[in-house]
Amino acid sequence: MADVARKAGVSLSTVSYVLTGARPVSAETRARIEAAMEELRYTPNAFARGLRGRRSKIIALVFPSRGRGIDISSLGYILGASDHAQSMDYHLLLWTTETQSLAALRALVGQGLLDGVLLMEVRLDDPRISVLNDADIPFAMIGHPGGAIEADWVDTDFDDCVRVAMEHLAGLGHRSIALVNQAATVVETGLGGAVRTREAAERVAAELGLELEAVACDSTATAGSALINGLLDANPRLTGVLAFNEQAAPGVMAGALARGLRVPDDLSVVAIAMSDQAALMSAPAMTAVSADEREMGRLGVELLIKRLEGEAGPHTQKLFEGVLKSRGTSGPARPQRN
Amino acid sequence: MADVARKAGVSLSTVSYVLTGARPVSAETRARIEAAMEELRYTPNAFARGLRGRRSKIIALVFPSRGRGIDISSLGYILGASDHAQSMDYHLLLWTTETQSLAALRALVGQGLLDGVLLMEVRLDDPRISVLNDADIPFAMIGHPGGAIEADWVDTDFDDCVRVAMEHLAGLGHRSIALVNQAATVVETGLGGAVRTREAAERVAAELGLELEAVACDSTATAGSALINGLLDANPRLTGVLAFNEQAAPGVMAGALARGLRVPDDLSVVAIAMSDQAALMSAPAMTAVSADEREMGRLGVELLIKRLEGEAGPHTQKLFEGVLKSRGTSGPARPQRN
DNA sequence: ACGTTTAGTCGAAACGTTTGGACACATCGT
DNA sequence: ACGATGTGTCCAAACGTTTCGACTAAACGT
Repeated sequence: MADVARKAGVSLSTVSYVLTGARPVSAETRARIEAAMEELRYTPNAFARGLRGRRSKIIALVFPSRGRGIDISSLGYILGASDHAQSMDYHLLLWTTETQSLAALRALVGQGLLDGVLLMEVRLDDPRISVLNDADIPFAMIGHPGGAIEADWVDTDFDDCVRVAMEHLAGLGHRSIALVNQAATVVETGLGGAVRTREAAERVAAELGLELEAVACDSTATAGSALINGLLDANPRLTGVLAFNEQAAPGVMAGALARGLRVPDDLSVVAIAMSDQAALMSAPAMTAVSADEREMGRLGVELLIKRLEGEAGPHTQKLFEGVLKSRGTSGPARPQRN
Repeated sequence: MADVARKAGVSLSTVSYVLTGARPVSAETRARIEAAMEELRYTPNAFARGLRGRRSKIIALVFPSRGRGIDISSLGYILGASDHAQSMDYHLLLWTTETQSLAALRALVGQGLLDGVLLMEVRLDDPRISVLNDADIPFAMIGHPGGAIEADWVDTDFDDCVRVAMEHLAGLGHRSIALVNQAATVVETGLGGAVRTREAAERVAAELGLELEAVACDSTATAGSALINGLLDANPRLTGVLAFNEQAAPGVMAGALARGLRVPDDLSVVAIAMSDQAALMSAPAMTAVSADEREMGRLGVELLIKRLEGEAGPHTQKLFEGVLKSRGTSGPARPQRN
């Protein structure tokens, strides 16, 4: 920067002012400075900037997935968030340590590296929230905790998704349905989506007069396959599956197939919150009701950045409704033999 | 830090020395300082550190996917890289702008924010390499350019994958095979894997005396479906498909199904470099030959960090061989009617 | 007993920006 | 013609670390 100033024949501060726009600079001077920057290929040093300016233009995407992996559906959030951060000239740090390692999170935000944090995989009672509050760092969430909270968030409207999916199945004549939820450990730790899906399913099933069995299932195809076998053995009336488990759902289909059943003629499968990319990978393609993950990710960082740049206002909390894409895995219920 | 020093009754430098270990500190003093840090919940400021110390402990994962999305297989690299970076106490910045926006890349590295860069989606003639060389910033690659190069990289051994896959098909009696490659634009821009796969397929087909048709295909299920229809119309002898296109492969299967063909009885499909997670999502699960993406991502950052920390040595360049997982989409070739 | 090394500590100078206070000069309303 | 206001610029003080040189006291080799 000193070189630039010298070359343009101005002081350091003037160069800084054209960079930040904090004070007016005459058009002529500005041009000279910009030329000098161009010529010297000058790029401002991010650390000096962050140190003095108290703004880093870095946000962290906190996405606990260490070891475990990531659903393609969650990938949509990440991509939406990343793209938008990039277009807003922010850097996106990917932070994958587990929800329970609060000390690590505290250390991360304590470094002062981050302007803000975007939280994913939010639990109903999520301890990270108070860590962030204590650290006094702005944050937004994709997902939301139980109870009211003063914070920005976006989330899938699981109630809506479940309702749409179950009405779809009920409309096709299905009377007995299974909910294949996330893994038991996930449900037990109170992951928002998993808990809300279960509750909504029970509620809607009661309303619609459907028989419902809600079960957790590990996120593997073999678990899904084993599960559907057990379910069908125990309840021959079962004709519909509601799946909130991207990796188990194909297993459910495979398990049915292996039993000699056809999808959707003998068993219908409808997925919840499964991205198109994932739904299109099975054959036949999966009927699914989902929100636009990419847009949710985008809006998540938009809200966060708005907050960072001081356009305060009240907190935004937005539920995205589910839209049904009827593909090849749902059809009229097989008539009961009775 | 000043507070810590005051509380422990030492100077700033001494505190710094316990932090960095650059000079010895007596056990007693160290204990006092550490207690003070603990009590004050002190975390060193990342910017000041980066500014003075010339080490940021931040690396960028450059993964051009803006808008386009990410294959699940590529996700494996990212996760592997992220996990390992985290465990080595590095931060991982996700950078998704396109390969051709060199100015953006130059600006990114010019900021001095990064200790190093991990490059993905490497092209045979990749312009980013010289940008990084010019900027004199350490980097490693997942994938590798054509020709010899002084750099660390890991890559899938596409030659090996193709050979294993084609020998598998040939062994099952298939004589006429189609290669469903990545999208035409991707192949044309010279993405390493796509080009090497095509070349290897041609070479191995010749060796094995197989008939081969190599075609590009957009990364969507519908494109795959349309493609296989055209292919089968043009060549009724076709019984095997080699797919290097995660999203089109299920479309190929769906297209065959819609034509009344069965998989694998009438058409076998073998995927190249498709992650297990993706392969297990189709029904039946896809036969695939792939390398361990997660391990590749891990090794990528390991090599980079080694370089950063000055354990120089010669450059490491490692090809990961393909391992065949025979699942439900490959079987004996249907006998030709002639 | 006397230089020489070693361990342990301190003071102060960087690192490359942003920004508050000052100042010079031009413009304006009256 | 005069203070008030606004524009464009500069100087210097931060920001929170790391690290170099210097110093003291103890331990060491001869």
